[in-house]
Amino acid sequence: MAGETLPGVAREDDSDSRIVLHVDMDCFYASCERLREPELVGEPLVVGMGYEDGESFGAVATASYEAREYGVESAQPISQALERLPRIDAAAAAADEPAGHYRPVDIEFYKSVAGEVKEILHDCADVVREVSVDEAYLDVTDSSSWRTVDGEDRTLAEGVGRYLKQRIRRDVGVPASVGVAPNMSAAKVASDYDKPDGLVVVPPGSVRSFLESLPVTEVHGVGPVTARKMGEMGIETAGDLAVADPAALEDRFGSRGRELHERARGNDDREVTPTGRPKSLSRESAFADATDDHEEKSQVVAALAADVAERARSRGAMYRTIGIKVVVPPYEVNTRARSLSGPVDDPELVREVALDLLSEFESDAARKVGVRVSNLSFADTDQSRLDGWEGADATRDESGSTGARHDDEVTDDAGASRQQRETQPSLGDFSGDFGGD
DNA sequence: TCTGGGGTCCTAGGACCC
DNA sequence: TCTGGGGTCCTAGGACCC
Repeated sequence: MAGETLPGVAREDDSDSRIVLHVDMDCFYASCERLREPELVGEPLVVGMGYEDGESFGAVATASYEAREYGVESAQPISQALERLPRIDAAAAAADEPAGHYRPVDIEFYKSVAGEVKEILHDCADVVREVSVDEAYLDVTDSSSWRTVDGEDRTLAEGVGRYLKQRIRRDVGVPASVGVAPNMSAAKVASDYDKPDGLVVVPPGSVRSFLESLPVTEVHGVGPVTARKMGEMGIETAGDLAVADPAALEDRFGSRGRELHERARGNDDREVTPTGRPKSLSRESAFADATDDHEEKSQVVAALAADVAERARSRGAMYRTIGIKVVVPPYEVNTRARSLSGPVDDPELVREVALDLLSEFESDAARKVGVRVSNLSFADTDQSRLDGWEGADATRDESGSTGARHDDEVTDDAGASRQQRETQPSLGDFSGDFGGD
């Protein structure tokens, strides 16, 4: 079905419809590894995060299609992947037993490859929204059309998708799947429909019939929990969802219910907006074995805090909220956060607040801990003025959460948006309210 | 599928304000 | 004091995505 425009009636009013492309790089990490190690082409290949050469810890980030044949799946522990697909070595090669290649994630390299892809995307569309390192939406409504090429069945929109794929393949050397549709949600499903190396075009008017027979889990936004609940309601396919009672859906799922219903009917009016600034930055790390050693937890949290703070600084981000995450066995996710009275860039404060928040879990076992900064503001662009936080400083401070009402100095920190280094609050400014002991 | 890491958005309750 | 209603901010958790 690759390269086909699905049957649909190209009508006059199609000119109203948007043209949205979803570009999805096929097992991108594996493709990147093959770029610099061409011998891996055609071989079962597993890229593991938290994995190191020769070890068995970590999890599967990407498995090549050849590796998936053996039951290796994304997010699987490497140890389990190794059971299904042993690591290739001389012995296995000699015995001609099935075996796979294992490589650790090298995200910096993948980002550099993704950068080349991005250039092509921006070259082909005015509006590009990068969703992740290997995925993006494009809106080409203004530069293309749902009209068919003279004398052929193909639409001009299909031509854009085809061109994009070819250029990525030719100039960067990695495969991509592309979906073309009148909205984001349908384009996403379309790109997924014929992986790898697919091109699926769903013209206006045929979205609903395209989705109809697909399992409801294919609808973007329906995860395992929602799918199970929908199953209880007798909803198994996108078609079922499309004809379900929207009031009942809203009852059960809130506003999301109505939205998913619309998507299943082929409607999704979300604009493709350009990639914006991040809303939060975080780092987390799992222990090989859950630990209740407070010292050990503290050390990891301190290291993560330093990391997050450094990343924030390198991206020009100041933060007003500092938080931690503690995952207690078997899998209980706890989060704690504390907001400051104004944005700061202060690694030491991140560390102190994170450790202070962690103290609540002093005696708990943890399998994973994390540190996050949020409520970000970016000082180095005119965006700050648009956001209005410069002028809003004074009022923000009045309602600041620290309650340090008699301490004139404390309310000073928000005004420091630009010369923040000098006037950051120290933990002492906040500890009075949050139990510094 | 007992689970890695980095994100987003939504909801709900409480505090606080007017 | 026992009493409105509306709004915003904060925190915590849940679901989802890649």
